[in-house]
Amino acid sequence: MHTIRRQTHLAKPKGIDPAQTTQQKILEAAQIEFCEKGFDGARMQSIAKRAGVNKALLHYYFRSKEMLFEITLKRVVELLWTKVRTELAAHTQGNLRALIQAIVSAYITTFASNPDFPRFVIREFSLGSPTFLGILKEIVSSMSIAPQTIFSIYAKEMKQGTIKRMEPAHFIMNLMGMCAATFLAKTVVEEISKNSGHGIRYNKEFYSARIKAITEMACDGIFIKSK
Amino acid sequence: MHTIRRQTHLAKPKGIDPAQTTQQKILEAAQIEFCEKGFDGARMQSIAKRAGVNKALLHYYFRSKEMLFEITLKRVVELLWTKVRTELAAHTQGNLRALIQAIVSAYITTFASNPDFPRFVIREFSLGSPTFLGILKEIVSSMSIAPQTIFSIYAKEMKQGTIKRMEPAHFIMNLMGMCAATFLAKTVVEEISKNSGHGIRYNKEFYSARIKAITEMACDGIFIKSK
DNA sequence: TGTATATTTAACTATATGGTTAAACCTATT
DNA sequence: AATAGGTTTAACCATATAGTTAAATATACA
Repeated sequence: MHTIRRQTHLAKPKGIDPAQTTQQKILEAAQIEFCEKGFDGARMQSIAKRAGVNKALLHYYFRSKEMLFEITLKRVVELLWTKVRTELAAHTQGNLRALIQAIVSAYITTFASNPDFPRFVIREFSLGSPTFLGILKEIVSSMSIAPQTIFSIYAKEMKQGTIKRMEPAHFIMNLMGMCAATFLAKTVVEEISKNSGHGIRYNKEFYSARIKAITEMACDGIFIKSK
Repeated sequence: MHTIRRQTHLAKPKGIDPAQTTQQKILEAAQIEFCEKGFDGARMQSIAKRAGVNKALLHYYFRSKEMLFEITLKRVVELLWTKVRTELAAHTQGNLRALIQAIVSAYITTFASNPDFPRFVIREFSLGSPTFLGILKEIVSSMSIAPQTIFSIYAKEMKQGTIKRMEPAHFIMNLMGMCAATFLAKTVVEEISKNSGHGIRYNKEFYSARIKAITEMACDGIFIKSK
């Protein structure tokens, strides 16, 4: 495996910062392209065009399509993870209900503000590509704040008898699934909305409603509790 | 749009059924290839090889890659839909809880017995390709048994005050999401299982547990009800 | 200013891929 | 056996695509 060629004694091509370095331009273009079309559908030429640079530069900086993809994926996942962590950090104390809402809120708002990411990440997640698994492993091991937080609070409450016995794995899967479904369904829902006038719009109100609906279902389900 | 060339006065190439007709062999091969690699990743040559036929035959029978894909997608979705419908048919009466379990069970078992389908369908679902939307529209309009059943029972119970006010759209999204997550996470979960010995295996027991966990969360959430 | 190093470009290569074609091959009917 | 029509094949084509290269250009430093 070769390493990527980088500037050594030159930080920037010009004395003054030209808004963006070539590498950054390429990475941003690659991100858009890969998010939109996936690895197989993405074209190096198209990425170069988006970045406004010569195609050879992609290879100069990132050697191959695979490597460019790997770096892009890493960037996206880490960006997402950082955002989620930040949002979670504010909610590590308090009860399980508050924590669940914090997780859901973090997940939804983060994905909502990066509309290209969900499909990209979910696709890689479902494919389980080695690259993705590697990144995931790093994240899980290095900054395992969120999982630990969740599991410990969850275990505590389960011991106290406040909540039902449910495998944490199922709990996480359910929670993640409900969040992910929001974005997986987006295209279809918007298409249906366009034709039949039932009118779901992916706006702030909808995302709030989504957070509420997910939190409620996770905590209480749909049936009214008989007091 | 051209129509696909078909046998007219010859039903089968040979008098005796040679196990499978060429078209069928191609379709099955295409299904495997498209499920595994998606549209962009799939190769006509590879499909031909899998089917054990000459590449030109794919074009002879299905004209283009796009058309072969369209037909494959249609087949898969319709097969899934038929299965789900069949499983649902047995549970159209009874209360909402039973219905929910039936839906979840149908979804999980159907996907579980066709391990290649979930990723394929979910990918198309999330992409919202015109082909997929077309198929979906057909299904929804022509055989709208399930949605109607769900919505009517749901509305009835909501009116009776048995269940909370929740937009049916959110309810469906949550339910579908929890089911889909099962298969989206598969590769990752199995990979993690391999390394850490926590040991989730995608077998019958797991799927049963999944159905139970999803149904319970949908109906009652995780908190114990105070009677 | 001159030199070394980094950056960028246009032109090129090798290959893979979707698609075509004309001829050969069956199979049923006459 | 001859004919006709669907079926199958090998060889072929045009194009797109990832990747390369050698030359040109900019930049920092001496």
